[in-house]
Amino acid sequence: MTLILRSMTDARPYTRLIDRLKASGLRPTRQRLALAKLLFDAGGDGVQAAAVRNRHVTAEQLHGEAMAADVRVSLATVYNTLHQFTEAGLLREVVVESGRSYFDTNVDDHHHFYFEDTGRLQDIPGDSVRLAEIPEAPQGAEIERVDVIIRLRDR
Amino acid sequence: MTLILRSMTDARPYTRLIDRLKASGLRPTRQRLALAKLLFDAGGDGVQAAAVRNRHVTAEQLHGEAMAADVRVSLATVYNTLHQFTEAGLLREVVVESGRSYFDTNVDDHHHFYFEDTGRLQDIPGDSVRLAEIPEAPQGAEIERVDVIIRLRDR
DNA sequence: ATACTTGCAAATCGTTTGCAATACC
DNA sequence: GGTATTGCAAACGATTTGCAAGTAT
Repeated sequence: MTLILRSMTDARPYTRLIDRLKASGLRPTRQRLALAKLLFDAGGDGVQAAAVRNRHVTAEQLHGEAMAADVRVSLATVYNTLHQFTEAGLLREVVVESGRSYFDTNVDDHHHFYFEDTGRLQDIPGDSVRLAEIPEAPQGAEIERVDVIIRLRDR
Repeated sequence: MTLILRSMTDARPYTRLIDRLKASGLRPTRQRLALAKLLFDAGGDGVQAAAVRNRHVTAEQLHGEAMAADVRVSLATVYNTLHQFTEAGLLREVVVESGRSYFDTNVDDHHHFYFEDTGRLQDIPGDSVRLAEIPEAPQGAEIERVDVIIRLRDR
């Protein structure tokens, strides 16, 4: 399991998040900050396992976490915020199941395991999936992204 | 463009479909037969381009086609039928967009182009996508299927 | 002060379900 | 005849929207 170290000795713990939002052209409102903290700072203690940092959340889940953390946010705002973050490149939307959207805090090039039995999503580590060959994009189109989803079931 | 030839000189044009449904343990009802015809026999003149035979339909679309062909089927039945066909291995469900399901008449191993601008789905011919490396399935799980979706946007 | 954000409740979309009527074997 | 299948309309879950009230710069 890979560990990722981050220096979190900043005296003002929100400064980083505020700057990040501002850099994306989003006003650092109370709600956006709280959601950003839940998404990007989970654990919050400076040393975090990749499994914790790479989150795959649905709007409902994140809303639930906010409630649990006593952050008042409406579900509509959670939806709006997730989409704004996605547009800003802070999140990546992953579609594996019709009727539910997952948002991935890992925006690097990578692919996913999907556990059909539980509905859980998991990053495939590093570049252990590699395409040997990618076809030409059809006339007039260009490739925006390649999604690989490995669907799993319990053995 | 590959052409696929089929002998369609059968005097009873529905015999093949009826047998196919029976073989799947599905009663060949009027509705199922009509939908099977629309799905698997589009064109119906014996020589069909692959592009016509490999269909990607939503329930709404298929329902619309049925209406246009003066086949009385309720939308609920279209949904049920699509799922039954999928369970029987006659169709394959493809998820590219949260909130809309596509059903693919091509059940062979293959992958997809997805035109984000139009919402259209297209088979990637043959095996021009190939994975160089597939990771181990995590403990206790086995790989059921690998989906590759190449997302395209207009250039 | 002004433009951007939020929350609420209602609206929407695709899909599923309960159940009485109907069709297949 | 008995069971599987259908249609309808209502129910559903996730997501979006309109708009008045609140908040950041």
